[in-house]
Amino acid sequence: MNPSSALFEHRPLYEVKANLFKGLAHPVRVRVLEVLADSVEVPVADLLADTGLEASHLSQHLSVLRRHNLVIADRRASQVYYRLAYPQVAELLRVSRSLLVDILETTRHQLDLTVASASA
Amino acid sequence: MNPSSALFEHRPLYEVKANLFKGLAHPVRVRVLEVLADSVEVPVADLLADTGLEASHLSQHLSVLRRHNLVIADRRASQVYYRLAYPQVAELLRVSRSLLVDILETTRHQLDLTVASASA
DNA sequence: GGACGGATTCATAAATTCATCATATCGTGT
DNA sequence: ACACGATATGATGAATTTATGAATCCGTCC
Repeated sequence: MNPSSALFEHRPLYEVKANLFKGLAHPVRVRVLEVLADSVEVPVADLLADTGLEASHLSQHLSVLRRHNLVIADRRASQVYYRLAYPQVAELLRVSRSLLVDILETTRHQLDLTVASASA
Repeated sequence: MNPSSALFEHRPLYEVKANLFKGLAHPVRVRVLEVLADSVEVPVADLLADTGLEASHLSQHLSVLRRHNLVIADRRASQVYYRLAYPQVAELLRVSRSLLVDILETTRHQLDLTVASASA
């Protein structure tokens, strides 16, 4: 079965989107994507060194990222190089960081208010 | 326990990000967010009608969205109104759609190539 | 204050995802 | 062709998430 059929055929957009977010919903995978977003391409060996993961564990997450069409693997000279498949992947990471910053700021303010009224 | 502590304290960014994506990683939640992105605020009754879900089921997903600080609930006159907590939430939806469009286009082209070479 | 509609929480079984270990593949050098 | 380093796949139990139904909470109206 072609991956595109699983991803798109006869499925409402919100299901496909949710599926995309599932692909992003793991610390290891986000970490890998962040590393990839910082350079043109990265060999698996470097990812292994960066993350300190067991090879098969990392490999499984890379497989998930490939299945979701988020990264592209390139085999050259006994090593495999990964890169982001689309610039939007990096953009998702950027927007999510911006959102998290705002959330953190808001919850901090709320904490301040709580503390202030408690001590008043 | 304050929600912000669970989300942010002493956790590397990629874990927090992954957690955010987890909050988005369900069709019902994406659907709800898409509806919310289209109007200023929406009462739960409307969400129920739109999605056709069982009340408790929808409520649980709304609870997840609240816990992730993605939406804000507002109780007024026996009804509860929801709205997006930050514009970045809508932006995440937009970027993800753009990404999916590109993925679909690419995989379509690949299909074309496959078919062409098979029949050549 | 009691009943009612609207929404949430709780409890639990089913489904999914994750981590770990063993095994398999793919390319390169000998 | 064989052995080796690099990466991927398969299988399994553990942990997490989801769907469903029962019970509860919160305002409003009588």
